[in-house]
Amino acid sequence: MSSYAEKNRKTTALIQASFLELLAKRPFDAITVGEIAKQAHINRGTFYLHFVDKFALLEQIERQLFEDLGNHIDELQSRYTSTQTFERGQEQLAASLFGAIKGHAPYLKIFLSDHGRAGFHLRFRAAFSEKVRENLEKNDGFTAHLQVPLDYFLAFITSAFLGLIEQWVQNELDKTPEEMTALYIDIIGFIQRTNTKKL
Amino acid sequence: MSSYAEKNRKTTALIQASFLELLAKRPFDAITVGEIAKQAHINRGTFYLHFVDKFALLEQIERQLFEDLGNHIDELQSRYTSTQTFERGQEQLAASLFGAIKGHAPYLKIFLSDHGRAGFHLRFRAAFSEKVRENLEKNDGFTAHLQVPLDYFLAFITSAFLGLIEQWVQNELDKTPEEMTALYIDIIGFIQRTNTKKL
DNA sequence: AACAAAATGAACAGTTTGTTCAATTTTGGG
DNA sequence: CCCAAAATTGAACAAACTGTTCATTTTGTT
Repeated sequence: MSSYAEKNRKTTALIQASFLELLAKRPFDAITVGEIAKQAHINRGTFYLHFVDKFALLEQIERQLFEDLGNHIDELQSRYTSTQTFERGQEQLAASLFGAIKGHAPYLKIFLSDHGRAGFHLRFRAAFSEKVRENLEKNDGFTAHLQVPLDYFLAFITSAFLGLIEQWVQNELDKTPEEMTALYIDIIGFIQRTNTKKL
Repeated sequence: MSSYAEKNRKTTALIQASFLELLAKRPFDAITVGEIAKQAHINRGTFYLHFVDKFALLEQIERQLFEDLGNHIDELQSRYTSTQTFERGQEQLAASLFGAIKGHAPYLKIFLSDHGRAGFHLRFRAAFSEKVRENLEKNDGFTAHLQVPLDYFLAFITSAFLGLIEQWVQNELDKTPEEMTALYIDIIGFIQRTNTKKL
């Protein structure tokens, strides 16, 4: 049964792992196919049997990451009833996301840093925006009450969220996902509580 | 007077401009020194008389951008009295920043895209965070009232801001700086107004 | 004219790239 | 065990890009 396909999967996984080891130490631009092959103890030609490029390699890892995170979030989201307030939805999404992030932190730490590929944070944010948009649309009245263009609102909120994730990952996951969720809620609360009479 | 130095400045500027023209069309990784030289109608060797690398070239442009933006913001900020509410300070900073951004939009559009260099948005955010931190510290009581770690709060607010800028630039500056400031205020207001009873 | 700085053109060795191909090893089926 | 298919190896290849060097030419200054 598990045969040639198995071997292929293993080699592909080995290449990915070796690549990530290098990526932790040096920027993507500076890594050569030869180095990856050396790190994986395989022939350079073998690399090309599995990937077109080092770019294709990175893209595949990125795709897997987004898929995993998306599935994780979808699964957790589906556990809750669909009609909720904006905040409750945000809180659930936050908890789901911080939990999912934790498992993929090593990858994210690299991809969000200057060792990754340009524009990663845009692609990440685009994928994330979709999740938030779906979440917001569960609450019918929400978009109606919103007097701001949705694209700008999504850019604002997803970027803010991503900013927290970036800081968290940079801080070596110094907090639990629950603490991060609480922190997120606290910041929202702080902004809400802030004195607005001079505005 | 203006002599050899003048010529040097001109060639350097020519290289920068040619580089940016290319950068608008193709990603940084894919651009070669030879192409830059061709675009600038200079000898490839001449490039190396002005820059060590294509990386050094990009870094110099980045530095100039941060410097320009920083100066612009500082200047505008200094026009206002220093003791203000958080929101008023934020609004002023917003207005200053959106105005400054507008002038540098072509560069930002490239650098924030996947044609730029990995990690640009982190470097941009770090520079921006400094400005926001300075601004916040004008308001003594602010950090005292903040029950959230400052690094996380800054990550949140500067990322959110940068998200708006990204969207704005991607939307080809479809709004005036004043409209963007209003939009920013609106989003903050919307979050403040949002129903919190379920939280 | 004489001098200095800047730019040129050409050549250079060194890397990396992506491809090809014959030889070898691994794996599964009969 | 033996054969065939698939995966891997090693080596070679041309092509492109890099960064440097150097003699020559152009440009600007005095």
